[in-house]
Amino acid sequence: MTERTPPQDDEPQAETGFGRRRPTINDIARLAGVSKKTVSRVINASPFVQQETRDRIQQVIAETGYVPDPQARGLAFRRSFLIGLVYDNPNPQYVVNMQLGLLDGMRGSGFELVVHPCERSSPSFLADIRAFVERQKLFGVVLTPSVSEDERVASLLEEIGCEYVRVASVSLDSPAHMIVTQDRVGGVQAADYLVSLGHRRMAHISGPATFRSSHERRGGFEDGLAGHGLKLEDGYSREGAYTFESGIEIGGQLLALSPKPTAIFAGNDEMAAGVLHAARQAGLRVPEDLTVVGFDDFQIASRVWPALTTVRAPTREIGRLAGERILGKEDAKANPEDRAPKLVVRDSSGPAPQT
Amino acid sequence: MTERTPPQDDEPQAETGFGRRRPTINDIARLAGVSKKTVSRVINASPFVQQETRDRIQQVIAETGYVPDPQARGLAFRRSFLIGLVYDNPNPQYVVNMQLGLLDGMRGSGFELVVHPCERSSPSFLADIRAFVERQKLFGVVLTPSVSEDERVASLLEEIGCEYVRVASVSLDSPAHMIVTQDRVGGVQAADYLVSLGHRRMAHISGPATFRSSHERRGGFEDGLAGHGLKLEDGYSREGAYTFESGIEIGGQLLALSPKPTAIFAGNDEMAAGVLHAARQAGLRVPEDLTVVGFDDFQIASRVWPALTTVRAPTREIGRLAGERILGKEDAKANPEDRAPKLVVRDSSGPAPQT
DNA sequence: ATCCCGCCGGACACCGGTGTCAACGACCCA
DNA sequence: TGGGTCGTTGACACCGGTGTCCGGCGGGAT
Repeated sequence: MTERTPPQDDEPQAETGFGRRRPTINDIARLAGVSKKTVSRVINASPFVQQETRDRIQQVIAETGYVPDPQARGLAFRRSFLIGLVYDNPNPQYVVNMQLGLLDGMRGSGFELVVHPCERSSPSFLADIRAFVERQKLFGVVLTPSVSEDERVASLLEEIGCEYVRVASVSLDSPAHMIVTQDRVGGVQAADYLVSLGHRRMAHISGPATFRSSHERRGGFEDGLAGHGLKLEDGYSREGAYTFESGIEIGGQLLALSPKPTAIFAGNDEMAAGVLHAARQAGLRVPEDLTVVGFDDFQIASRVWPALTTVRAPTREIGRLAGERILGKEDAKANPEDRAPKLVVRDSSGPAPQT
Repeated sequence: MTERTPPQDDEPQAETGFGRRRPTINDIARLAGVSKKTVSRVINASPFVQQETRDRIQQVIAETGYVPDPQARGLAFRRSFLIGLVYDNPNPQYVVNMQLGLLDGMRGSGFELVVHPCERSSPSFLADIRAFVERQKLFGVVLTPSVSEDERVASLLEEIGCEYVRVASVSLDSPAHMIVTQDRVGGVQAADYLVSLGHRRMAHISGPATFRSSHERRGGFEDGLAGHGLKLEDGYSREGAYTFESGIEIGGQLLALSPKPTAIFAGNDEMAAGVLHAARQAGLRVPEDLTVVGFDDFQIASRVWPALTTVRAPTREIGRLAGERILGKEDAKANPEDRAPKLVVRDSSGPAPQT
């Protein structure tokens, strides 16, 4: 047991009659010489308060450092000041970036973030979410893939009457409920880039069909290729699971094809890292013999060797937008460019080998 | 806008007079023919209720699916049913594993987890934490490194009267407040293993001095070496920053030494991954020319090539313990073995090269 | 039979806010 | 001058629980 610095009153409060207790709305009312209801009006920015009264109350609030109790307020409002993050994406980097983004968007609002990972395949999946939302009387919920793509969850929240925002790669709902990521654009960028390097025989490993982003990323890639008169040949586009292991496996399959692809675009960095392993097992050099491109630009992309060329998905930005949206303080001057994926060229990509 | 399945009442409630509204304690009292206070006694397991009365109330509760409102309960208790996770560790994998562990430990308790990343160097660091804890009237707080090692935070929570648990690699507080990770043991394991492979000239990259775990992991490694009559020569032990980049940099420095170490033990996987890059830049093969061992066994360890031999830190287990501890439901039969680090041998380690 | 005590249950205030509605003064119009 | 409207404020009930305290009841001691 270590010595502790003694507790110091860093804010020696004026003697206001409530001692060290946190001030309540009653204290403020008494000190300002008004009823608690009027204080409540000031807190809630009701227009029906005289400027003079308002100023007096606000000064007392500032002097005492009063902050209304979210629990009591929530009880009266029949709604808490908590935002739920409901997710089932197993990628830690995604989860953390999303959380950080949400907190960015919620900063200074007085709301707090409650995390709620879930299992979409669980029999109690919907009941769990319902219990979570109803019990906590959540102010709002942010859904990320793949739960965000489940219509049952949206209906449930609609029914309960809980605000919600769905982060997904396509619009599935009224625009007010959607934050749409531009995965398709990222796919196009990958295609354009690979073609510009001279690649013609390319392959793709998509994420699982249960994620919309899998289709969007692949679709964008195909669109991009089509723009150059190219396409993915039969057998050169396969479904993975967004996991490292599936990247190894499917990567190995693709590299066993004849003729081999000169470039593989993976639906995320995890699978791209798997492809690097598969290439090594197949005795291929990256990028001399094989170009590998990932998607997301999570930390792993720069940790593997060679460092991955990848499409950066602005997850944290998206999270910030979701946070602002759910609190209704979305910045009108927000630049949609910020939400666009961006190609990051590193060392796993190079000119198509001469054959 | 997509079609939605219509809302279905999956739990057609008996006509109890409160309609679709969630039942409150008053409904239960009325239905059971008792006062709300008696219902409250049952909820809180007060002994002063006759078995017969208790049974009747519990049956009504079960029939109606009543769950007390945490906000109202919290208001009366002057304490919420929220657990805060306060952290400043930037490693996403650590954060997510810790969260999952905490949720494991909290499952079924009715408590929720509120995440609160923070910046220890911020001037408002302590004020932020105070505001967070006091405003939300948190039931408890879990602190993880390096905030957990800050005595000021512990004092603050003590002063506020908020339950807290500190996760750290050494005991810094009364045992009730500590979950001690066994980082030192892991360091010893690394040393024993490397010595068993025949390594004699080894180097270490520690984490930053601001993390206790840095000292523990290095200390354990030195202890282990000492057990075999070995030690880290001057200049063969250097301080990194627990980051990939610092691993590259310090790894490069160590590999420029003469004579070169035959094995490098890094304080975490991130830095070990950096060492792999440095080795490649120096034209060294791993593990033939150089053995690299990491610590943590996060995902990156198996993604890099060659896959890292590392010491697995049971972060999720630790989180579960912290969750149980703070709710006072710690499992007495918990096996302390579960908390021990464990060496995971992969491909980045091999016999010391013959020189 | 009376008193006392322990067990059990209820009435009431309270936690810290908000909703409803009525009162009040100033002002305007007739 | 009387009556209506508007802007401003407060009294009071209420949100859904818990703490305090007190009363009724049955049983054993006196």
